[in-house]
Amino acid sequence: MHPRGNWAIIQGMSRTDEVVDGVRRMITGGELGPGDRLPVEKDLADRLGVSRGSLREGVRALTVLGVLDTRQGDGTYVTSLDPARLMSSLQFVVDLHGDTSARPFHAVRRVLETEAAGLAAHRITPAALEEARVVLEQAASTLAQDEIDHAAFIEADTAFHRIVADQGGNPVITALVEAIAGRTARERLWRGLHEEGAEARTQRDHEAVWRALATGDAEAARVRMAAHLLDVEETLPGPEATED
Amino acid sequence: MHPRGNWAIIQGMSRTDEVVDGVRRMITGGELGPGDRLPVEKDLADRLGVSRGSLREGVRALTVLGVLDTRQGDGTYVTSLDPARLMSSLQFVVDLHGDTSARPFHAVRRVLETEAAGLAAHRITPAALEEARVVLEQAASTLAQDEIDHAAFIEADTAFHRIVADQGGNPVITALVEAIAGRTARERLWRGLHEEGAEARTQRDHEAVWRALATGDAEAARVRMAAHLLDVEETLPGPEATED
DNA sequence: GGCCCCGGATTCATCGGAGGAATCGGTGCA
DNA sequence: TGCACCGATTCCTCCGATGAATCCGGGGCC
Repeated sequence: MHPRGNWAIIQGMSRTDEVVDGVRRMITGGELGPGDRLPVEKDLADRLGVSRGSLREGVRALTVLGVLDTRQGDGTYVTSLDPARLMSSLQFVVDLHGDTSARPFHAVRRVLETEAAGLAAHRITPAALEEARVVLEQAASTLAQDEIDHAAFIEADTAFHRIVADQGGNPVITALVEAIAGRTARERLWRGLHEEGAEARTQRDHEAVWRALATGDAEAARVRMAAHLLDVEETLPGPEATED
Repeated sequence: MHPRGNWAIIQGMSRTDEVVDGVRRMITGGELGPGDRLPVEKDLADRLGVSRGSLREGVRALTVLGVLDTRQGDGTYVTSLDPARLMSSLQFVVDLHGDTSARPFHAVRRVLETEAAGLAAHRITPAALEEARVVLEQAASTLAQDEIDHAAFIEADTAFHRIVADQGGNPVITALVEAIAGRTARERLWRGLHEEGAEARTQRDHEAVWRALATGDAEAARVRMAAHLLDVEETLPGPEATED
């Protein structure tokens, strides 16, 4: 069989694209699984019929996507392929968007976190519930100061939402929320919140969500989380009509 | 200023990572916008303090992510940065997952499409409504055959869901649904649906969603879409407990 | 004047080779 | 047994050269 002989299916495919597609096939075909090691650059390049340079471009692209992991002096490995790992690249592209397109992203965040809150009400662990309580206490003490430590409050805000999303038990939701409401996006969000008492209202909302989780009331948890994130959403710039 | 002098912040960053980060800064910093052209490889490599090879690896990675677009003989450009474009890379990683992890992905799809259906009820255009009707008619005629053309039905199924998701008006939802419930994932889905009458039930569900959209009843549209996708979800393999 | 063909300049695509850096594993010594 | 050393392996980075695609302007033709 000629090196690249059986893949004239799609013309206009660059060598790098062939590398990406080749590795994808090796994974979906079962030849490679999570944690497995790839052949050395030279061998894989020969097998795919490309030069080492082109091979490296493809492998590097898959590394950025979170599919592969290269270690100098060791080798190239397939990652765990966890949703969290794969979605991490999403964070990068989300952060590229300016404040103008924040609204549709936040609408997705609201829908996903609302679902996660409902799921979490039935399955949150006592440890996580306690952890969330501690976080809310710390946030409360932050607000009690004369001069509010905004950075600390954002930190607590992030921690609370992360616990809820995580306890929803759906790793895809967790990863997507992390990507959409990650560090950059969240900082941008709070920078736009100059309303008086935004922190206090957030705190009350969070406590309401927590009580719903503590009592295992899924419907209440959904409603509280949705209301909280709708409040936030209304402070965003841009067209209003994303909600009924 | 030394080429790479001011970025010793994070050690252990490869040359390629510096390229990716450098281009990201150029975009977020406003130096580059959608459609803008990047400096030629040689110049950009000099500016970022890396060789042409390393630069190409970084640029290639950003191309795969949908951020850049290179054209031989022309130049390298920043893409539109549309959510649809940026999320296309997500489809690739979603397709890497086997049937086992289909359930959490489908749960996300259900939540997002349900939201989209609710939004679409208020803002769907007459043209889109008509287009959806035609699609459903075609699907119905497919089912009327003695030997069902499964490929054609899947095609109609895809088209219907795409119209609804698109008419929700949130490009992020549209892009995410496209990535999660794209071609590969959908084929895998229907391959597992061997129940008798699955197509007929799907058709009835779709028609119910359509009626809700036609009457502008957002709540009905949400309920119908959620019920439809929950039906599908129950046929998936894996742990059950993703719903209350 | 308007149109078409064509050749040079520009730019990305691909290749091959070389040396450096990090890791791993075996060897010899205390 | 425990440890330091060293060679082999592997990825990382750079450099130079050639090919391919595109763009652009000149020149000829109608």
